[in-house]
Amino acid sequence: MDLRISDAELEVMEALWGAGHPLTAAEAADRIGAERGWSLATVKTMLSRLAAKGAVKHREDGRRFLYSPAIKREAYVGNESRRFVERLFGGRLSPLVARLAEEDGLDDEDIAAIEALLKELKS
Amino acid sequence: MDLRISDAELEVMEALWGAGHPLTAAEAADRIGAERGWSLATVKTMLSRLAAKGAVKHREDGRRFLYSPAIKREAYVGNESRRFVERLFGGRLSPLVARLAEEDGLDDEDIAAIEALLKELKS
DNA sequence: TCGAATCGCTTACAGCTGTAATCGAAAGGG
DNA sequence: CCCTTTCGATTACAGCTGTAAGCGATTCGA
Repeated sequence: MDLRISDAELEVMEALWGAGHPLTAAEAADRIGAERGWSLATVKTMLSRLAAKGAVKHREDGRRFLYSPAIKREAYVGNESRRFVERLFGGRLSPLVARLAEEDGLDDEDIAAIEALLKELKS
Repeated sequence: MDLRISDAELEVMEALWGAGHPLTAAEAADRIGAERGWSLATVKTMLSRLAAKGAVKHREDGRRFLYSPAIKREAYVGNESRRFVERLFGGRLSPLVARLAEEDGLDDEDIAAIEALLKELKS
């Protein structure tokens, strides 16, 4: 369950996660094309690669495929987060918070949300 | 100032940051070799690539080079952190905290450290 | 002085990434 | 029935990554 997904592939995963229902390649491309300006061919390549590595699955619908995520966004994101914090901060989150705070990467709303989370955790 | 450094290259950067003084290729390899089991040749390749992309600089010392970081760890780490939070959490840190909390990625000590940081921030 | 060790540089090579074009098969429109 | 569109699959190709080996030059030890 330790899938590596590249930046471009992630874009496609986000489209699938965001749709909430299976998509054809063309539909996925529509959802992405605007932002990224990719050709349909590129989206198809991404879908093939994602299918090959088990990140999406597809069901046949006549001659085409309906693609849906094979992994949950939370699972993927949790994995990547742990990996990231491990790689740069020795597995501790606090130095990451410190670094972002020091560079003004946090606004008041975000800070309040984190405090609320932590308070919740301790109860 | 938007350097991409690969995993293997980062290992070498950590050795240089950790040393606190310039290192020869052989010294860097010594500091890394144990963990990673790389050959000297591999470390040399990493140093060349890092030099080519401006992440390390080198001074000649007779026939060899003394390598030192050309960027500060905090700067690099801050950049990567912002990029990461942007990529997966829309630029907000709180959902990352939530995710890690939900998977037991936080221990009490880490939580306390974060709370202290945030309290500091508001003063 | 002469061979061994060491230096940085160049080359190697497979796998991953970004970004498609092309192809043969099938389906759908007229 | 044929032409165009559309599908997934295959192929392309350069740049990055991980992991070195080899090379010519230099230096160092005997």
